[in-house]
Amino acid sequence: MQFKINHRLEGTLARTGEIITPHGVIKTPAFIVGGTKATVKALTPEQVESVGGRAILANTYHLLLQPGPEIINHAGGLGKFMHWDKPTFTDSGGFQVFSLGMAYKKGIDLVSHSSKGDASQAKASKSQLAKVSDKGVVFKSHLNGAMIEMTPESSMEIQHQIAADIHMAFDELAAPLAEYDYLKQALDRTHAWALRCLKRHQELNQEHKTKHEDEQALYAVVQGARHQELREASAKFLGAMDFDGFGIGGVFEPGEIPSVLNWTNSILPEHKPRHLLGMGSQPLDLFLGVEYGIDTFDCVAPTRQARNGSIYTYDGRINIKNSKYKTDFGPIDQECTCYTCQNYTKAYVHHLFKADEILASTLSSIHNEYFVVATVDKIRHSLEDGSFHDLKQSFIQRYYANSDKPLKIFKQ
RNA sequence: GCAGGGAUGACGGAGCGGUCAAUCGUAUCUGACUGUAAAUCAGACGGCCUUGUGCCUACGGGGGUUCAAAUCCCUCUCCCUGCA
Repeated sequence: MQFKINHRLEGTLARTGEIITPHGVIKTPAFIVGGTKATVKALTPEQVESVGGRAILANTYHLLLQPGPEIINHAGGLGKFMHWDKPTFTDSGGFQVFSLGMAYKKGIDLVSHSSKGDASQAKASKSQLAKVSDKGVVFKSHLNGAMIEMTPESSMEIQHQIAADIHMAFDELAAPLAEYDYLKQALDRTHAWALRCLKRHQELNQEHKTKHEDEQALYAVVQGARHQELREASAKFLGAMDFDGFGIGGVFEPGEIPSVLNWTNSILPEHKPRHLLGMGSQPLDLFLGVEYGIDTFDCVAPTRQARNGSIYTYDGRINIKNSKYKTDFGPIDQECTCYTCQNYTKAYVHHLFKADEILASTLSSIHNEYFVVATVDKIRHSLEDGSFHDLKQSFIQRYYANSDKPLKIFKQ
């Protein structure tokens, strides 16, 4: 994998560039499409492509449980297996340390809104499905309850079997509101794991070389929650090592983006790509991410929300299931050029949802994924022609005009 | 005609003297969703308001027993099942 930078935007950390992988080039900034279980839910690869998707990100934990990495390897790797010949990423399973561990059955409440720093909340819940130690993580499979151990080494081995172009180091994502001491401990562990990942990764790449197979790339994952000193230490530590790029994890809200990315991306080596893990459910995430130096995003929200009837428009998000759309025979968005908006009405998509038809998921996923991918593409073009700030201003203002959710971050 | 069984909120269907404006499911309405345990989850769902251990109207119609009835009795209407 190679990365080259083409343009920079003066006064910001933003840049355009190209990630060159054995399966093609990703022009950055770019939105990477979520394909957790070797499928972008409700979409065929052709549809993903038609929506502008240039790369997908699958998940090591999920593919380990089902169908198992040996099957994917046997198929010729992730891309072959799922009929996707473009670039691929795998996440390491690090997020599941959090979502099946601390956050299990607690969700986002654990990480964002209780400003009191409720440390007791961040303590392990009894029923959680993941337990962390220095060695690695023991997961209780959500499919059949089997105990599964994942270590930095095994995550690498599994990822090499899955054989995506770009891998993530196995990290521990701790709850942002956990006590400082715990966050420090988790960060040290993440760093130690990163070293182990890198070592095992290099060994495995050596084996590929002797078999004349493609080399695979590895990103480290920067953590440190909302603490400047931890973020900076993480960027410094990981930035000094021989990774191909960096994931930035543990960011949960757009409000955190400017500070966290500023701390992190000012330190990370400039010539390596940066991926903001899991952020991108709203335009603000994307604009801020790029402004503060992000090259690629991934986020499951566009497709998940699509399946649940929550759909993007340039004037904000709507719930297509609302009864007011029953007889609305216009497209979801007048200006959108996606397949869904070109050919279907709100009333029809509304009906598909009410009737519980699977096409509802497909049409709305096409639209939502197109929306975010196209938004990042527009941002990229705006960096090239210098119109970034104007685009950000007009896009954000319009999108949130009717929202009761304040844009504190943007207006600050 | 005789003998049984039944009629409950938009629908299905619990409840069978007080804790019942009535379990539950569906439908309906609304909200949430950010490295996917998610085609999931949550709330509302008789009316009114001064939102309260508040007031009305309600479990086919009418009448009764009781301090108290969706729940017991009588009667009417309609439905189902046997036997003539």
